[in-house]
Amino acid sequence: MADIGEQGEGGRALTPQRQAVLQVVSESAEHLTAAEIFEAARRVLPSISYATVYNSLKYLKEAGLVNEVSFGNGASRYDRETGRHDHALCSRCGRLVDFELEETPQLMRAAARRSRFKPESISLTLVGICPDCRT
Amino acid sequence: MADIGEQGEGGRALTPQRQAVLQVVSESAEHLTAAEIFEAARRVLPSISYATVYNSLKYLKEAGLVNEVSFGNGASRYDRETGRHDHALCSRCGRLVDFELEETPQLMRAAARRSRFKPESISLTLVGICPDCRT
DNA sequence: GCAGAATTTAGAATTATTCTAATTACAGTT
DNA sequence: AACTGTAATTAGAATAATTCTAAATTCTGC
Repeated sequence: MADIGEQGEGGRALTPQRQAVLQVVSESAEHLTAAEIFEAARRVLPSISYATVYNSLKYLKEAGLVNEVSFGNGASRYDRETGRHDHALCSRCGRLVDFELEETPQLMRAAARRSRFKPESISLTLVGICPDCRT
Repeated sequence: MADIGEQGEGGRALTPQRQAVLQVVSESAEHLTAAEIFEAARRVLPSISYATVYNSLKYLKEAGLVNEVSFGNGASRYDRETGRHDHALCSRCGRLVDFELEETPQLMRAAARRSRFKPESISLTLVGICPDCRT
């Protein structure tokens, strides 16, 4: 996994299309949708297709270079922040903010104990009103 | 909110259609999709339409009688369990299990402090391997 | 019984995502 | 430097989930 840069066993790793998608996600501080990424990527590489954006995102996600975030409504969003982190979602304006909670390792262990699952990851989203919306 | 049973100000509250949807969700221990609810509800009320299932679910959700759960993939699922609780999702078979974590109130406060959001709710999902899939 | 409001219905429309089949681009040979 | 097999890309169709629309229906309150 993650032999980005080397061309591994047969696969072409970081193709121009995948590079374009990665560049778009990496250069944005926002959490972009696939549609937004497609729009931006075609400015870099006009021939790129929608399917390739999805394929590239999937590839980059597996390589650990981008992160997918989604909550019930609408489309998935993609994020350059690949380390473990938590999200806060504003119920008024929809803004999505990253933050870090130190207690997540213990939390994951507690959740695994209660649910009897072998833990792999944990996701935590706070829904509330963001500082801006409180005026 | 929640003037179920009384017909409040103009609205018709618990119509037969809404009752059928509520019944379907209440009688299942599973987390059903809208499609599954539609199938089951039309056995009770053959004339019910897809749109009404969605409208009813929205209504019942606002009234606090059912709960919506969703994670990236596929369709939202609806749950009779309306109290706050957490979820564990099996990454192998897709099974979704409810569980309860006592530390969530403190967790919500900690997340609010870190993110500077006014907290409304918090959702926590453990992804891992369920007991059955570990064979 | 009638007016007005809310609800339901059926199907069209929209949105997000995946699939398909044909084409193109490599990488590793010779 | 042509050849072969694999992987990736493209365009557009297909699918899935959900929302919207317009007309018909059902209530509630007078």
